[in-house]
Amino acid sequence: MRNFSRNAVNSDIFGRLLKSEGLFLDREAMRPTYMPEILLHRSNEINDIASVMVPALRGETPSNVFIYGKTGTGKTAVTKYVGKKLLKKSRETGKRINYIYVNCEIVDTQYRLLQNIANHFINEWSERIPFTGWPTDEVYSKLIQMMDKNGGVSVIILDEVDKIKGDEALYSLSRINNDLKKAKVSIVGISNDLKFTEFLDPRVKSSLGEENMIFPPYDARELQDILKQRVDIALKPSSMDDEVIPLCSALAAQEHGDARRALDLLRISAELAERNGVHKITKKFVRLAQNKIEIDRILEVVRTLPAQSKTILLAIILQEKQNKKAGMAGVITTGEVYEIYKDLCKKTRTDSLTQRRVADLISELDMLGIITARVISKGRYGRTREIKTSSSSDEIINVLKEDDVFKELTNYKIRGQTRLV
DNA sequence: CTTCCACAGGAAGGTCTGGCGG
DNA sequence: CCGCCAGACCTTCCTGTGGAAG
Repeated sequence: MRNFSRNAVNSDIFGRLLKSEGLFLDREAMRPTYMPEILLHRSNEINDIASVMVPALRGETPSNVFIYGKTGTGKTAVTKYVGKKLLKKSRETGKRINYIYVNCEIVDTQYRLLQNIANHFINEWSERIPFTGWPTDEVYSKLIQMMDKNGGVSVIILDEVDKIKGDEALYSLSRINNDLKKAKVSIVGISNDLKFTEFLDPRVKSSLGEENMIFPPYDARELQDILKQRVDIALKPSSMDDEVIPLCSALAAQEHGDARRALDLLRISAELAERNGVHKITKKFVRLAQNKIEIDRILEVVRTLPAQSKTILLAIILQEKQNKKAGMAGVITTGEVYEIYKDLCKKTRTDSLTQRRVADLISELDMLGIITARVISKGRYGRTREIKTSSSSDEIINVLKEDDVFKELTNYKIRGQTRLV
């Protein structure tokens, strides 16, 4: 906690903040969307993709490519990077190349995908395709028309291609070269799901997967280099301890070599340090940042939980609080949770589930990392699960309160019976 | 050693929704 | 538009079990 001098606060709030605000030079450089001048430790991948794409510069159709790799392994960054270079070269050589990037998580239906691609070929005399209303095959033939008029080679990047609903969309795209007279299309599919193609129509699979690439995760050392590169741009010099970057890298490497995670850790550490008015990021802030990321994740999961699971979670937290107040160890059993859960259901006038089902939902909460539930035996007193919340129960309660149903229940007192142990 | 608690967790079947082919 | 089917979600019924107590 900072000690504000009251006078200073009252006089010139923003002036002070501006002056004292200290760690960042360029905040953007720490965001995952930032594109550095040089992509470190991905030169093999860059070369591979570039050599697949090179026919485009001769006016020929490059092979279709599928790129796999876990989150934060640079798939998007590398394809965008290569795309940029490709466009630059095409301008120099006068070849007509279109580079079209589509994020299929946002554009996830056949219609919207075709529409999105078509709108890249808009010019003054062609009409825009509306968001909705046309038959899908009309959008398709319009797209063919526009592409042929434009000519040249189009490279279409389908990021998060596994998010597309139905395989109709991919099927029509994979055959688009058969319908085109002048223009040529090459498709790059990006996915972090290695098993994605297993569920694809075999025809689509063979046509889109002419080339396959796998992006390996970064190791801790590579992550360090990447972080250093960004820190030089993003932060003021000597604004952190030497141990900070290795720590962030090691933590992210433990996950799965996720560069985005490493950057997030570092950025949030810096933000936390800044908010505390400290001029140097230390290991302490990295730990805090890791904690914050984890809690944010949990709260987000809780927010999207179905009502029954929320009720169960509330029952767990209430019982735990009660136990703590009574000075007992924070050990809760399935049976206790179920009793309170039934009571809560009565209060909210919702139907309660059976204990069998509740037990399953409890282990689901465990798998989500919101609680820990481990099977123990209390000998004579049976076998049950020992249930604990994951430390941030106050914040979870606040999230649960966002639901009107739970608002009055969070003060609910467990019925009088104090069992003696 | 046996008993026996308080569940764990498997199996099978019911109900409901939503997509899909005819 | 309708019937069908898969899959999510639950229930019912069941057998299995670690270890303190006796």
